[in-house]
Amino acid sequence: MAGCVLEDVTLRRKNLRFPFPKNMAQRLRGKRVEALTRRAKYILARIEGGEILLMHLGMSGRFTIHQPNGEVQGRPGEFHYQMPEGSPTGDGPHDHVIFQMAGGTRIVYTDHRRFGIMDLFAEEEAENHKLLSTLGVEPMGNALTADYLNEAFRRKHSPLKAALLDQKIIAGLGNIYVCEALFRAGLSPKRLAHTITSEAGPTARIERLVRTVRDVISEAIEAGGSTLRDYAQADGELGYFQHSFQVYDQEGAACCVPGCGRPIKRIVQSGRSTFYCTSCQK
DNA sequence: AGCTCGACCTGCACGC
DNA sequence: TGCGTGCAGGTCGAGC
Repeated sequence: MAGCVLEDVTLRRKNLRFPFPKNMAQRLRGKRVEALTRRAKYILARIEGGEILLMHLGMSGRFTIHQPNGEVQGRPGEFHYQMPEGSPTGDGPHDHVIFQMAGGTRIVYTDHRRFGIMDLFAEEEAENHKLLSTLGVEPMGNALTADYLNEAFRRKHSPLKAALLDQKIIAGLGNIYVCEALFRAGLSPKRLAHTITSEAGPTARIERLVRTVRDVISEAIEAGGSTLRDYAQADGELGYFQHSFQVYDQEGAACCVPGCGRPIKRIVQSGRSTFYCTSCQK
């Protein structure tokens, strides 16, 4: 997409999670995508003329790239749902947005649960944008420091699990990586966030948590992400960080810490599964 | 103000 | 076979 012209944009329904912005297709038609960037879990395309196209994949969204030579990228090896025979090019029941690029490349947004989001707004509105303005620091950025997290957690009376999933504090962590980071840090997901902070400055626990958050994210990126059911990278390659899960989706398996071996437990916190070792995480 | 939880939506795995 | 239940990578916004 980056550097290419959007020859045509087709919306095959009127909304995803939210209604598509007014005249979105017309506003994009004929415009060049000047750059593709990312903020938290949002993909941001800078459109010629000063608008930003914001895209979020939700739980099940994906882009598939159909090259003019017939090559297809972005379809994982196995599907979470049954693809209709012979309709992988944008007319499937969950193919919602089609970006026809000049030069013949077709990029299809597919999302069977429709938790995804697309929005289009003027560049100047970005900093006040509802979905962007409240986001916290990037987990891999310089702004995530032990000092920052200590301050952010000091008034946090929610469990660590919820605090790390809170995109207003750290923007970009999801359920898998929070479980893994807490395990590596030896911290219970049920522990209240403020109990690992101190007024004087970052505690050893905070320092360690910042380290494990960064480690988990960088290792997961290195491994190409986590393929549970149907996730694939942009080129269609599967991720393989799922083979490195120490707790996520490991209910009942023996804790991998030497000398522990107790079964990994699954609990539900704020409606999401949490996996942890009751012995190693305090 | 801060926190928890329901809602959004589809498909699949499981048990009866 | 078919039905009911629970579960899934996210996050907004209602209600406490």
